[in-house]
Amino acid sequence: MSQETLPKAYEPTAVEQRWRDHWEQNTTFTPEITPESEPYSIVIPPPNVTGNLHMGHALNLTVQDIMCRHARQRGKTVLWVPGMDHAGIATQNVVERRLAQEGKGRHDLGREAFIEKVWAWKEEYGGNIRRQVKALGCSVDWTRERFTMDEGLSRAVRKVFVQLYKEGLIYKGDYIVNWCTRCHTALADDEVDHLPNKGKLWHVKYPLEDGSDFITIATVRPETILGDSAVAVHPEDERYSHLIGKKVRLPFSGRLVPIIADTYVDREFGTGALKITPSHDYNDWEIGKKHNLEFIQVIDDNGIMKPNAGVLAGLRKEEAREVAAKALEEMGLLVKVEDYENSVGHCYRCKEIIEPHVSTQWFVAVRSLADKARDAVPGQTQIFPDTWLKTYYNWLDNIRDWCISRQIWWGHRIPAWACASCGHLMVEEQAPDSCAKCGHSVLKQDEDVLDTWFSSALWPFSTMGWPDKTKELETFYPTSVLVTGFDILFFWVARMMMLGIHFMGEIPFHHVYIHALVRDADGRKMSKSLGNVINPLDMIDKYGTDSLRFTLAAFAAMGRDIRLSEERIEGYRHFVNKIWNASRFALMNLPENGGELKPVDLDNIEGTHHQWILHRLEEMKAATSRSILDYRFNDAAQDLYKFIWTEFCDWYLELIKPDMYAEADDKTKDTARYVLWTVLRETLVLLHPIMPFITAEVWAALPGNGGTDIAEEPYPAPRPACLRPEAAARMNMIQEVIVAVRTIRAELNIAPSLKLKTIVRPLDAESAATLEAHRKVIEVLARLESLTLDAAAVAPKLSASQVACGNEVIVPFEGSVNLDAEKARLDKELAKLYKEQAMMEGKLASPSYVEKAPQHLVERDRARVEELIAAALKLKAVRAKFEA
RNA sequence: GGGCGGUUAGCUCAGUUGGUAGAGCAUCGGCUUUACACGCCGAGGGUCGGGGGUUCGAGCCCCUCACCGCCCACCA
Repeated sequence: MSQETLPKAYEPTAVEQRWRDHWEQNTTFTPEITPESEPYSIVIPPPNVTGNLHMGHALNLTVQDIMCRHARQRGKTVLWVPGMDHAGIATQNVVERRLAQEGKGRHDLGREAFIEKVWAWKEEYGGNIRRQVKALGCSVDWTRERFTMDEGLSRAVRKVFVQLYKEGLIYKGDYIVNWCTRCHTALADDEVDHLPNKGKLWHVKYPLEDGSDFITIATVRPETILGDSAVAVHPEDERYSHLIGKKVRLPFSGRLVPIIADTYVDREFGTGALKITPSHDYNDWEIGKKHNLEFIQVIDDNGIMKPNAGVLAGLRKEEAREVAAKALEEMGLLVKVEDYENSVGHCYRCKEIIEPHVSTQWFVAVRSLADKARDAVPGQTQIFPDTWLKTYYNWLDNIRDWCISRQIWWGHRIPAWACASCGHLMVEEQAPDSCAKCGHSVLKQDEDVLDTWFSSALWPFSTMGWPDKTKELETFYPTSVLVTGFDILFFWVARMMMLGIHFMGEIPFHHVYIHALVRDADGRKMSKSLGNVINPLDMIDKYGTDSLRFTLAAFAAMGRDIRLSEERIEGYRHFVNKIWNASRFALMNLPENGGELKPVDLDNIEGTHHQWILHRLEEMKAATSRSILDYRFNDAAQDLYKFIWTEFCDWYLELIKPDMYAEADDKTKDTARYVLWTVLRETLVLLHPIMPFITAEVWAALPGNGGTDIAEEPYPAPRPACLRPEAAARMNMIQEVIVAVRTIRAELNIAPSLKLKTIVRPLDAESAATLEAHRKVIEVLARLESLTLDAAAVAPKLSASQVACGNEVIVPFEGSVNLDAEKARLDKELAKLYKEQAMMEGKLASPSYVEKAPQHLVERDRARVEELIAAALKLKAVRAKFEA
């Protein structure tokens, strides 16, 4: 490719698509496992088949891709497993909603037909997610794509279930669970969102059995009165102590229930008397168990009052509440009503209010698993940033048994069969032919399916072929790092730890990197209802994938949320374009197809500008890799930005332009070309993990790369001899001299087109030599007509001055320059010097500082004061001439 | 109630073992300097939320207060 074919502005769309196709067709990211392989592996947090990728995914995937691409550069054999999650309730809801539009429900279809519908839906929309992962440029191994419901993973799920059951770690039991009356299923504690709710607190009189008195309870749920089994008071509450043991008559039914004492009751709250409804409240359930109370359900699994609810029977629970309240008022039992705000659980999927509901469910006894998952951190698994450690511990310490059964259809069906004849329960990986106890052949499989997170918990090893002993497992388990947002630390990470340790005998990942949440520009969570969602695909269309990825990397500071706005992404598109144009410049100056590029000895190169940029390149090589390995993506991105734009483009490319002039000799040209080629080439490799596309495109266009793919290029080896801080110091001096002239020009309003005659009085012989050696470059970049280097040169009376690293830069005036402007400029400059000098001297005047501070710092400060004094003297001399 | 994070230039944010503050964007001034106006050159702008402490020295460490945000638990 030659420069003619590189357009002036970078156009990402076509370029990116070419590389996506290239990498996929060449299976570039399918690892080759050899005995020498040093493995690096990541399993993708599987996106839900229901969704579209949002910015959180884009960040998550970008981070993983940076890690994987960099690991390949370091010579690792990298496996990044892609895949998707069947997302039980979420997916079922989506499909049900679609059916509802046709006026049908899932029961109209029946279980099998419904599941077929869901599979069809998955085929249609799973492809959508896959396209988006591809759009982001993720270097996953598509030949190993997995789905939580595919055959292999389902086998792993059954095996795990059966083994845990046989170990006594899975059991079936009655429990009060979070019930969604809309989704018709139990939910785990962490699938419930607690949201503030404005309700009322009703104070209701319960008459004593003998009618002699009342006890007044406070409740937010009068509709459950018919399910009450007791009234509880605090044992030390003297207001009620005389009533303990007596019975009260419930409103509506007149049923008698006892007044019991329990320290759970808060004397300060309400009336200090609490009605106990064991079947419809989590705490009441505990109290009911403890006191052996009656368990009476008055609300069914649809949220409708049951026939035993008397006058309320058949009403929805919300209606029943109003009706009950009104009836109580009419009966004269209502003492008062207060407005009251509490928090109420909502289904995390459908937002319906959760109803505490007693039912038979399957549970995992997690205590022993949780302890091991706790102990493995941070010894075997490290969490980054470690601020999440406490949260992780806290959750595991307070964990309750995990309810894993869900009363839906889409998911892994529980591998348990009951004998139709004797009721014997069999938990097996495959359906048994007959009852193991009575031999009867009619068996009925449990209707429930497993919590989605059950299969997700196996993901790190199930995706690698477990329970078979595969070479993937042998090579790539444990995985290197898990990259995720903190929102699923518990749902997912902790459970992978528990089951990974239990079944593999080893932690599932060495590192957990928890990245930020992506928010909108105002710090709000992105959500459809707020309408503030920035769609990654839209951004990719408008600004290119590299811009988006670089933006996410640049803002991915550890432990902090990202406030994303479109302007940022647009801003970094400028950077992509800058790289593009710098590359165009390079290609214009490099030979077309490699043949004529003459290697030079970089370790012994001449020319401060070359030495300097090679020195900086060495520093960047060390820093970039370090930053990526430490999950400091913002540092990596920002260092590269500054290096490429400010140092490479603004300075180095300008510095070598004179070397490329027609009149320059061949050696000068060859040297500049070779260094230019080297720096650009290696910088592209450093940048590649963050910006895979443009780096691949430019790499392919550069001479000498002979059809290689940058995605397979190793990280550039260090060149220790090129680390030359003294060259960097010399370069800094040259830059300061150039900037001094530019500043004088700008502040005195001298036209850029006017070439200046400039005198520099060098600080010493060494400085003089350095400046002399780079005379040409100074003349070009400072736009000079002539440069006089002479310590003894006499400054014309009318001239502007600036001190640059001790060198006095003198620009003689033309008549038109405003004297006052230069006086003001000098005064400003002097003030700056005096201020710093005063500060330094103050510091040095303190005996304790001179005694206690490290010597090198004291020396440095003393030297600095000398410099400041010398510089101020020079400027003062110039200033004095204006007054004469 | 328990825990965590934040408060630094107009805005959004960096600041890696304590050495006297940086970037991008925005602002102002200048520029057809043959890679790039998605550009170049230059400039202005901060008592690092308040108070106290440790230290020769604090944006950074300790205490405290204020405000903002998040997580967990509870909520009759």
